[in-house]
Amino acid sequence: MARDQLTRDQIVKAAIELLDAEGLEGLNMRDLGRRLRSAATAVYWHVGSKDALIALAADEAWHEAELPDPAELGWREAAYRMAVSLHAMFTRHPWLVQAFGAYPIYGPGKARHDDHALGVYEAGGFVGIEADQAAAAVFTFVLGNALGVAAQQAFNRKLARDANAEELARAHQADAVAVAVGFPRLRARVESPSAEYAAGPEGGFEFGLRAMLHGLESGRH
Amino acid sequence: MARDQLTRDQIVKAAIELLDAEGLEGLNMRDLGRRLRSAATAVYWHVGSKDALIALAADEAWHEAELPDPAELGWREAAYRMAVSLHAMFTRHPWLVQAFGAYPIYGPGKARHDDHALGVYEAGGFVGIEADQAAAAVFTFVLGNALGVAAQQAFNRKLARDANAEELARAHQADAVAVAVGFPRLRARVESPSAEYAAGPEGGFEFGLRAMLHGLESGRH
DNA sequence: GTTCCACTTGAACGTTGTTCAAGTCGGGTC
DNA sequence: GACCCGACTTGAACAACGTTCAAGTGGAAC
Repeated sequence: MARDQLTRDQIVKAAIELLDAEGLEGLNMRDLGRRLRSAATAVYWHVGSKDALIALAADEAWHEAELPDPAELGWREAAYRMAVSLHAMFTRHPWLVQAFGAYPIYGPGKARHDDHALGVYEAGGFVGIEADQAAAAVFTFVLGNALGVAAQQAFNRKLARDANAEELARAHQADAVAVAVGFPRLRARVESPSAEYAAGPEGGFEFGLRAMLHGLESGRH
Repeated sequence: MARDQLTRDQIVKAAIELLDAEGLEGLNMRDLGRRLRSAATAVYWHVGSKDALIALAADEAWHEAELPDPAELGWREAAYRMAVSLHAMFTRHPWLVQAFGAYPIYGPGKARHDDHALGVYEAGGFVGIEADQAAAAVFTFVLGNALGVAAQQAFNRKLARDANAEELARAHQADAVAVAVGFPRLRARVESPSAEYAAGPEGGFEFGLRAMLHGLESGRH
């Protein structure tokens, strides 16, 4: 064994750190090699391709999601906490959501999560495919919300990288307002932004999640 | 005016056709130029950058979404049809969903849609920020579902491009089963796939959408 | 007919993912 | 201890990509 040996786990860990810091399009094999103190091409002996590496990193991140016990908390509280925990994980790793739309990501990490989710909804009285659909509905909502978060973070990074960031941001903001003015309801919100909007889009996640869980509960057979 | 003149609209239209056919990562400026019967670099006089072009194409696509009238149909049916129409649009243009996670996409097309959505939910009795949150919740669910569709289509395209596609697909399938076997509930579904699962993930969209709308209706103040 | 400028072109640059022949080096065998 | 094999690394190189730029081209205005 040579002194400076690479491991697949080391590579995946370094990739996750780089992805968190630089975003999905910020990851490249040369920087990854630099961080690992080896040639960029050495990675290819262990991993196959960049896409495969991203799939590995994504599935690894899935293990961060918590799996609350429905027997202890009740199915609805367990489902709620699962969704919140998943949402937090996506927010920590926004590249994962973007990758989700480009590569099929399915491995032990996601399987572990899916299996537990099915257990939660079956504990809630959802039978057969209804458990699948209920779990998928909540997961889908969390994913959609996370995609919005990812977009925002990607935009912020793009601004940070650019030199004259502030000017760009201001121009973009001005554009948004100019567009909104053409539509009555959007204009009302732009012109007199009441205090209740200050919470930002964060509040919308709780709202939608509770509505979804409530709708599932009363639609159950 | 020279005979072979480019227009921004022509460029955007050609870009959408290419994106629909080849996917987000299948679009490149040289192919776009070829389709427009001009040099690839001619596009840059009209558009600025590839990212800006994608943003233009995305906003253009938004106009395909239908805006049903809540006064005529009732708010809930209008909301339902809006969501279904939006979902169909995302399915026709899966690249849009992927782009949504990478660039901030906001223009007249999306503004028109958002404004109408607010109108629908206000007609349903949602006041102030609740209308925003209700609209955002349904939109988020549709977006998340569309992301799954986009992933599937991207994967299919990747398989189609590769030479030994069938073998790859089979290997991937085998991997998925091998992973699932390690988890009790997933294993049950893999081992005895009852007929009710045949509908595929399509059925899940209706199910989740109805649950969300129901939950919103009963949570309204 | 001359000038002008909106628009196009082809060559070129830097960055990216990936391949490949050539190397290095530790551990097992005689 | 000499040898060698195979796991692992390296640097050079390739093709494809987005983008820039100096050099054009050709219709419209005077």
